[in-house]
Amino acid sequence: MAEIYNHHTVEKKWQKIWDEEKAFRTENDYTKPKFYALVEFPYPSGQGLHVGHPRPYTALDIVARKRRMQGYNVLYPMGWDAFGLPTENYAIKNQIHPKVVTENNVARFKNQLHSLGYSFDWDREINTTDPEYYKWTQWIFLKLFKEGLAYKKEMPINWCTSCKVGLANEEVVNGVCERCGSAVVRKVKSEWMLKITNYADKLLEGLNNVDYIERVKTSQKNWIGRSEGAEVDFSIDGKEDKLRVYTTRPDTLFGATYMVVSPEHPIIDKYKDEITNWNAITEYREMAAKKSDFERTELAKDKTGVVLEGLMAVNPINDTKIPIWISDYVLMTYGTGAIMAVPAHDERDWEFAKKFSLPMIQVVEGKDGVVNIDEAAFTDVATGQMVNSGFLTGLSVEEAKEKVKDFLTEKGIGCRKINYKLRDWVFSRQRYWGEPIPIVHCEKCGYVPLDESELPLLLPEVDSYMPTDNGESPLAAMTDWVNTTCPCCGGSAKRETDTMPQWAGSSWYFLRYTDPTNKEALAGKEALDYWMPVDWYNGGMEHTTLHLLYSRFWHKFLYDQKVVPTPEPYQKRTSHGMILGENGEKMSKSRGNVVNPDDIVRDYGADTLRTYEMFIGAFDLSASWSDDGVKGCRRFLDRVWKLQTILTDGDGYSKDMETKMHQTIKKVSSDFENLKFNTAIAAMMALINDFYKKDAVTKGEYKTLVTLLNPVAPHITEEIWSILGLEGRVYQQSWPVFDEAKTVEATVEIAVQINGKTKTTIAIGKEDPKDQVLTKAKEALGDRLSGNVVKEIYVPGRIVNIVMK
RNA sequence: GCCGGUGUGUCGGAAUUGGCAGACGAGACAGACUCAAAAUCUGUUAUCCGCAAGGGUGUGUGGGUUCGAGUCCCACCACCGGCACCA
Repeated sequence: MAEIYNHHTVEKKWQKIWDEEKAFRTENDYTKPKFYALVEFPYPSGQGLHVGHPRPYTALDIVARKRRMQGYNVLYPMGWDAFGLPTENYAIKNQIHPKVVTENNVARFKNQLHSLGYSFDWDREINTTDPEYYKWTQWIFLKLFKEGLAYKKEMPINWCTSCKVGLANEEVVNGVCERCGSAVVRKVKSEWMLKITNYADKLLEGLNNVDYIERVKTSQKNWIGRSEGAEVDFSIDGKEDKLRVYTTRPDTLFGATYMVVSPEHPIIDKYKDEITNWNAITEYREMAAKKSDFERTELAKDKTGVVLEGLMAVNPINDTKIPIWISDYVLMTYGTGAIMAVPAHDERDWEFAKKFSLPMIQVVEGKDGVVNIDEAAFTDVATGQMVNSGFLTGLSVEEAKEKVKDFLTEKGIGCRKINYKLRDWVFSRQRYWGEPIPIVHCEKCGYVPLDESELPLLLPEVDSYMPTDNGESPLAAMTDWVNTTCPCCGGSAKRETDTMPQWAGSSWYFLRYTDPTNKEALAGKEALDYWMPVDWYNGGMEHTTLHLLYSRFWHKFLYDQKVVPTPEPYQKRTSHGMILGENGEKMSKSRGNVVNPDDIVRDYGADTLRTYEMFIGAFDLSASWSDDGVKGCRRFLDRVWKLQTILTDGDGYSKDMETKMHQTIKKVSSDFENLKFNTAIAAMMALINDFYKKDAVTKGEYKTLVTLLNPVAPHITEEIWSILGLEGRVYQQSWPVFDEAKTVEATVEIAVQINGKTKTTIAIGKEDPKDQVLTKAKEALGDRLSGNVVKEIYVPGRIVNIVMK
């Protein structure tokens, strides 16, 4: 044994051996039980690996290694989500082709991941920018197009003034571009859209059949935002036109005292001549157009609005005339772009009515009848009772909702309606570094898809990938590429010059891993049947609405197309917490608190980094980095190494350690499965502390410890294994088993309490009957036991509690 | 404003899900080894009173349920994250 554990030589040595042995290559042996573990593939940024990356990767590496030892055929792959704006921006800034930037970044990332000893099957590595890969991204788009799920639409989009690209609403964070942080303005452009809304119900229902952590399910549900309500037509006094509104509270129809329409609502222009305060309207509309959706809908701001003078609406339920206002808190993109306002029972309407002194009519009261709508809107649906509401009066809110919906339908003035918050997916980007959209625009034939045989449609080599100021993609300047012939009529036509968003490649990558070199299909049927669904997918909370929903949508579409065998892509989804800087803040260059994993690997070793990141705290919570904590983990590994100095013969467990060994195997096994790595490692630390206390460890005990620790610290454990002269490799061993009966201590110490306060402890045998334990407990309490004993409680193996008056 | 999460020693965090609060790690202090330092080993380490035995107090705050509450219920406070005034 070497006196001191040298992580440099040992880690390099084993990484080389694993490569040569193809130790973690996944076999397509379809007779074995399978386990497909997936982590989100990284975007290979110029900064290299961040200490946040190894946290989820190590976690599932541990699970994957354990499952292999339990006899599963494990698929644990890795690849690169390499299209995207930062690469393109870097390329523009430094005058290097994005392809070259990507190659360099990937090489660096791969080196870094390799140095951490992950058991990825590198033979299955994929890259979304590889034409052999994006061929199938384009193929899926063509399928979506042919099924009518991809369409072009002129619409106001979020326009990033700096990136010069359209952004999906989902990509706008706090009113600025999610990627570059510049201001986002509204601009009308013709965009490719994907009809994810067609799958809203399926995406919602599918959540019932998967094992996602609760907060992920909740955010998916909230994002889809299904609500059951009604559409109601309000007529415009003296006109043919109706103003249609959507409401989830049709029961409050008698309380509607005014209407509000979005500043973009078509009704405004249509009745321009009737509106007597047109100047004020125009002014307000111009002001609203300047604001982003986020600013318009930010709650903290004051309500603003202008009444449409000269027009009145009529409440269809009681023929009352009510005014129509415009206000920017009503959006064209949700519902019908118009609402009925019930200030007595809606908080936003209440605020608006207070500000503009509009009337309120209370139509719901509390069970006890005491409600003051002068102070706040009354919105309690559960206990509310209808009042002042004609034929609805006296009903509960729920009853009234149903009754009024039937009434509206019967009279032809409205209908039941289910609405979703979810909006269609804006799929165009005016960028170079993305998958070309395989569509040709022909004057005669319209938008024509390329034939499948023409895929992949290669991204052309360009001299300049600079964005254009007019909002066109850099591809538009490539006239040789743009000008083509129509696949339909053979006439001259132009290629689509927008590219796909980064989400495209990551929406189906887990399918490609099952069969990454297939030339005939995105993956072979046999491979998909065997490997899908992903058994366990771990990723960041930041991807729980966008990436997770998009990829589920594509998968459900492919399922309907009979391309994939399962309705859901992921059986289980877990999430990890962020790793923060030593000061508790998010790591960033500007804060100067970034830790580079390379430095930790160099100074302490990959095993130490892996152990530390698993020991740092609860996996699903964020945790602050601590250099001292890293040292502590290295110290632990050194102590595991130095057990060699107190090694004794004996393949089994020594008598006094038997219970502890079985307990530790049990704890580590279940903790690994429940992502409780911190307590698993703590249990192993406690175990070796015991070895040192008695200054001895048997070969059998050491063997078990090394096997349990191997998934966390694979290098040092392989080295110890080979020094001990044991056969094979640790990674080839069976996972240690425990005997439940042997995890129970022969004697346990239990607490003795008086009135719930612990006074002393006693040692009892595990089989001791209650009477005997109680007698012993009372003896131990001695003269503290005075007064009347009211009750005696014994929780086996835990406590005795004597209740006294 | 709404939604979600989190509040436990000096610090990171445990607590078998209602049963001995503070496992494990870090730091600090003391000791051993050393000419010395580092490393390593061995102790001590929530807090107050007490020489001690022992006793009191303690899981963001205030109430409650219970023989017993970090854990359950009600009301609040602080911090972090998300957001689309969603009708």
